[in-house]
Amino acid sequence: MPTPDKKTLPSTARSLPIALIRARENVMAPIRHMLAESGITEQQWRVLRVLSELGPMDASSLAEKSALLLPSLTRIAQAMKARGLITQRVNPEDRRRQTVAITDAGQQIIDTHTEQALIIGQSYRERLGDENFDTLIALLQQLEGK
Amino acid sequence: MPTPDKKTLPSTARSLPIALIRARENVMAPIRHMLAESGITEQQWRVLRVLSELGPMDASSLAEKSALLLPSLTRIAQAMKARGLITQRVNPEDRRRQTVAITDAGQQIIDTHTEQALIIGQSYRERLGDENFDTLIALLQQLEGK
DNA sequence: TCTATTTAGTTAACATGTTAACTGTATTTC
DNA sequence: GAAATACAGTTAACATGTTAACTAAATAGA
Repeated sequence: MPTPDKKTLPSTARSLPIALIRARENVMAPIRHMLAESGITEQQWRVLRVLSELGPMDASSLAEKSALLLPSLTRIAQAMKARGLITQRVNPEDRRRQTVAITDAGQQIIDTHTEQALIIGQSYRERLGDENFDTLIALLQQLEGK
Repeated sequence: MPTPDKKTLPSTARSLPIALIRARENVMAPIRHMLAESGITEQQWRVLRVLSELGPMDASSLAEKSALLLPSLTRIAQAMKARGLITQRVNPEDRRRQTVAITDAGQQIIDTHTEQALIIGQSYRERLGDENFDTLIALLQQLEGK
């Protein structure tokens, strides 16, 4: 005889965390596959995209815009600097800060993959339809607040 | 003078991958915080939840249901077995397979956190509203197809 | 049945995620 | 203006993510 008063957790199949994980996996897979030929990771791609779009910025801002934690960015930036994809220079106004910028080699990686990245991005938009796609983005952003 | 024919990537601020990452981060944070006191990770929590809900199963099914890659599950299961949260036994029908089951100690971790997990889950549902919440889950699942 | 192939799971190697401790620099406060 | 505090970034330690190579067991085919 069950205990009707005892609350139970919702089925894992309908769990929001798991749905988010699966969606992320599925969206990222073709991007990772595309980038493999250039030997860069999806995280490095995000860093390049942010720097290319918004210009040089300090490491904390870059981490925030790239959706990376600062310790991860530290390692990623070291690797990218070693490969000549970005530069780092100390900010003379505040020597705790460093300014990170994309190099020509880094921009070239962006240029090389822009066309295919657009196609991949479009495929997801088309799968859901324009309206649903925008709804999805809006709902995801609502999860971010506070 | 800009080159109007050249396509450019969409703004990273509106990028689906980044929105998914941020949403996942935000949804997971309170769950991780809750689990920290028991010393288990969100991945271990998912494994326990799946085993508790669906019963013993082989490792591949468990990985799929828990949204983990098999190599990750191998490591996680080793740690959980060492802590006495799960058991593993070879399937005599097919000795390549192993059956994983939750232990009483594992179930106790579920029971300890069920109430608060429900509250956390509800908070996200309330933030979006029932209808939007269900829409979000449905749209995320649409990203998984094929 | 004997080999080739497939399948379940593990191991390895490297990158990132996550939290905490730590370093150096800038700010605040008394 | 010296000590306490806050801030930007790094390092450390451990767990997971990701791909590829590998092992052992099952199955398919000739």
